[in-house]
Parts: sequence; C-alpha cells; structure tokens
Amino acid sequence: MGLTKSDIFTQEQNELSTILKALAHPARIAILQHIIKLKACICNDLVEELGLAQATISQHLKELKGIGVIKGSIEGTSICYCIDEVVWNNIKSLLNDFFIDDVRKINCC
Amino acid sequence: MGLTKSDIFTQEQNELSTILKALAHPARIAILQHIIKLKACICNDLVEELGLAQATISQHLKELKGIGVIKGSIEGTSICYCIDEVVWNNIKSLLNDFFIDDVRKINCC
DNA sequence: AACATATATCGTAATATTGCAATAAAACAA
DNA sequence: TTGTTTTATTGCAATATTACGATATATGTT
Repeated sequence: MGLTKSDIFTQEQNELSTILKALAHPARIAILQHIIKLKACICNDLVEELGLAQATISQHLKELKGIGVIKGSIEGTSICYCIDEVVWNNIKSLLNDFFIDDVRKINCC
Repeated sequence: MGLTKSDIFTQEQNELSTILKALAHPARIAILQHIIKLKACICNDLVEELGLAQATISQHLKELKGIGVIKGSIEGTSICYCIDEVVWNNIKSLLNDFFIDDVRKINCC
C-alpha cells in the first residue's frame, strides 16, 4: 500500500497531520529558523547556509509554501521568503489545542 | 537518495523533526486523542475505533513508543497504553520554543 | 539582443512509509 | 496441556519522500 487512508479520519486529524508532516524535516525546520532569525530570507542564502543543492532547497520551500506557513515576494531576480503571520498563528492554535495544558488530566498509569 | 542528511543539521533540528514526524500521521493523532479522551487505552479498542488492521495499529503504536510519548503496561492479556507525562511536557516545551510568541518579530513583508 | 543571476521544475535513483495478511509470542482459562 | 485472546513481528506490495543533476523560466544588466 503506502497510501494513507485519509477518509477514515476527521478533518482535524488530517489537517493537523498535514501540517506536522510539512514541518517534520530538519531542513524545513532549519529553513524556518533561518527565516525567523533574519526576519527574511532569499532562497540562495539557504543553499549556502544549509549544505543542500538548490533544487532540494526549492523543493523544501515548496512544501512549506504548501501549508502556507511561508510566502514569497519577488525582489529583483530573487524571491524574499517570510513567515505568514496568520498561518503561523493558526498552527500555534492547532498545536495548543492538541497539547492541552494539564497533562495530569490525561495520565493514567 | 531518499535519505535525509541528518549530519548537516543541529541536534535540535533533528530532534524536533523526529518528534514531528512521529506525530505526523492522522492515525497517530487519532490514537493520542483516544488515549487522552479515555485516559487510558488498550490496543484492541483502537482497532475497533479506527478502521485499520491490528497489525497497522500495532505499528503506529510502535512509532509513538519510539519517541516515548506513550508507554504501555501489561494488564492481563492486554496492554494499557497511556501518555508519558514527562515526554509530553518535553514535546510541548520544544514546540513552544520553536513557535515563539510574538510573530510580529519574525514577519517581514 | 545576448548574457548573467536566481528560482522552479523535471526526471531519476535510493530509501522510507503505509497497510495488511500471515504468523509468532505471551498471558490467561478450562 | 489445549485452546483462547491480545499484541508484536515478519514479509510483501504500493506509494511517498528525499536528494540532485539537468534544464526551464523569469528578471535584470550590458
């Protein structure tokens, strides 16, 4: 198989796992950290910063764009990527809802 | 290829992405939600609750055990799974550190 | 126009993940 | 012991992911 059965899960479960999946790669974590640190970022910076090929970086950026957490604006010949505030806050909310505060309420053994 | 180049990333980046990867599947989200809801959970419950084969559930449980977020205790012939409080809080901290509060500080365009 | 620079896309190879049937293992019951 | 129940493991097929070279596209420069 290799095909996730999305139809048997709730929309919330699918949405959350899609977001987590998009974030679940060290290169994509590194890209987000770099964008946050510099408050902006062009693709070529990342190629130099991380040790990955330009095609690979572009592919990771595409996945992050896929969940909308970053957006790019044309800046001459390069593209300036930055965090999308609304999506970022939405992800934070989803995670906060999932990781509810009082862990004692969920523990059993 | 298909092999993530873990050696070029920081320990923090690898750790965070490993955790996110383990959580990044709707079945595993559903399993955690079920455990939290019932405050405990035996494997066979999940087979009935979700529409997946027993072998598949067992495999997902293994991945969650892999990051330590759940632990199982033998209860007769079944196994009672529950959240590991320490690991749960650790994941929350890691995510809180990553999703820093003031998004205005990281926005640029 | 011709060239340079920056990013995206395509094609491909290697590896990982998902899902399940079949089977094994472990604990209890008769 | 034999059978029953519950969970884990194995083996396999289908699909997804990761990475990169080659190439395409898009914009700016001369």
